[in-house]
Amino acid sequence: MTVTYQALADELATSLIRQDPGSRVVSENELSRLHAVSRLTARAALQELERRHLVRRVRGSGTFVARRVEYRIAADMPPSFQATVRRSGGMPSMRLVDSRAVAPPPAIRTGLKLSPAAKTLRLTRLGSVDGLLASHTTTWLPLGLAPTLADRLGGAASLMQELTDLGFDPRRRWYRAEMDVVPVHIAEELEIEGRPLVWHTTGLNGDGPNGRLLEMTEAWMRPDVFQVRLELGSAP
Amino acid sequence: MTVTYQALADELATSLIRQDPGSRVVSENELSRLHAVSRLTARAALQELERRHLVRRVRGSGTFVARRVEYRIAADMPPSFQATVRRSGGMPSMRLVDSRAVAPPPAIRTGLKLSPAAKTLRLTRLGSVDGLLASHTTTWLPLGLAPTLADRLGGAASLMQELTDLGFDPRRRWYRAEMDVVPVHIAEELEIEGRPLVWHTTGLNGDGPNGRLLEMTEAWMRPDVFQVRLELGSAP
DNA sequence: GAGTGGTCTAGACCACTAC
DNA sequence: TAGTGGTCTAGACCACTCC
Repeated sequence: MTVTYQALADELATSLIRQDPGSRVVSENELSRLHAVSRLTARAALQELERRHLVRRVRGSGTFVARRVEYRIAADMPPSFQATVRRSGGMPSMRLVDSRAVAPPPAIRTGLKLSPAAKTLRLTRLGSVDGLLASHTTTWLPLGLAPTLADRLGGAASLMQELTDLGFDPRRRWYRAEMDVVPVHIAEELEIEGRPLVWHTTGLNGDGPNGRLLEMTEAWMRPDVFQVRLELGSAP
Repeated sequence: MTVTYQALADELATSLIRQDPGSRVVSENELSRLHAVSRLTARAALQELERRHLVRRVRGSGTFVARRVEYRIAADMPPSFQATVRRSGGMPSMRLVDSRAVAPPPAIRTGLKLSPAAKTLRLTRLGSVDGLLASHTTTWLPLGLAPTLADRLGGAASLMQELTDLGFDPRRRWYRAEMDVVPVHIAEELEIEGRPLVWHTTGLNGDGPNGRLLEMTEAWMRPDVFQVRLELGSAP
């Protein structure tokens, strides 16, 4: 039987499940030597594993077992990134990249039901899971909703936690998830090469089930980190 | 400036949007001649477009502009494949591949709340959009629920339409969507090469909001056909 | 400096499709 | 039979990371 790159990939895939997330995977050169195939064939096998989101490849560094976290989105789940990741056994962290008052894009203005002249506080944050870059989120909040919020988020604090501490009760009003080609500037910040498909979500949260609208968030999430699972209705 | 395969792909991508779905795209050989690059580089560009689901490649035949259909899944949408596709401007069709009485797998038995000894009618169907293979669905119904159903579905009839004609009012109770590596036997039936990620959905439908459970369906959907968009809550 | 993954070349054979 | 995409080889240079 001929050893194709698919067979190589399947063989590696079964051995990977016994390795710890983040641990090193055999390199292209090693693999080509071990199985007496060309480097391109060995490379094709590792790329196949990357397409299945089983490994993460870093130029100049190596190939590593992917750390995957189930990101379950359902009506009964809290609208918090950190809580959702922690529930799946991952260690989340957030870094505030930018914070400024801006005129919101039309879709955001409509979603938050703001007047045409209203401005918003826009927060840009990068999320990590177990120290690995994982998500890029942009949040718009009505300006004046929480003047002290930007200061409070300087550390690694959770936006949902801060809103709760301020006396709000954030709840999901609307949520959408799809897979889209990642925009160039997002790809750079998430250290993604090329233009692959990435999870793209948009959410609107309000104060309690019927109170005022609190914030709207757009997120791009690396699919080699998040196994997104969206559920409607109640589990059987 | 060096012409990389990414630049080639971007250039092709912008010209593709002016072409009709299903129309032929430049071949690997033509592309390599036109831009004076090796065939492997031209090939990499076309593979990049395939990863973005902009084209569909068929061995021995050629590369074609993908026919993409938005498949919106939301609480207010009817649980019907054909209705959902038609709403997005696609022409759906269904072919019954297999129909038989079987003991259901545990997850299905639990979902439909059946007794351990209960049997089900299992329908396997292949769905197409504009004549192109698009989905593989397996449906389990309590045996005896609708004795004439299998006969009625011999043609291209809609399961939801038939259930409605039989006096039922099918409604979504629960629905889950995620992306998974396609199993080998599904890949063969959907004419998918390799083991890429494919939409994987499971749904449970009942008679009206509170009536008896009607059916449970597992589906695998080609992502180069369906732009799946999942929504929770009501649109802003 | 050694090793890594990313890109590219110029060939080759294959299975398959369409005519 | 000609053309297509799928696989594979044996090289090469590059940018990058790690030590």
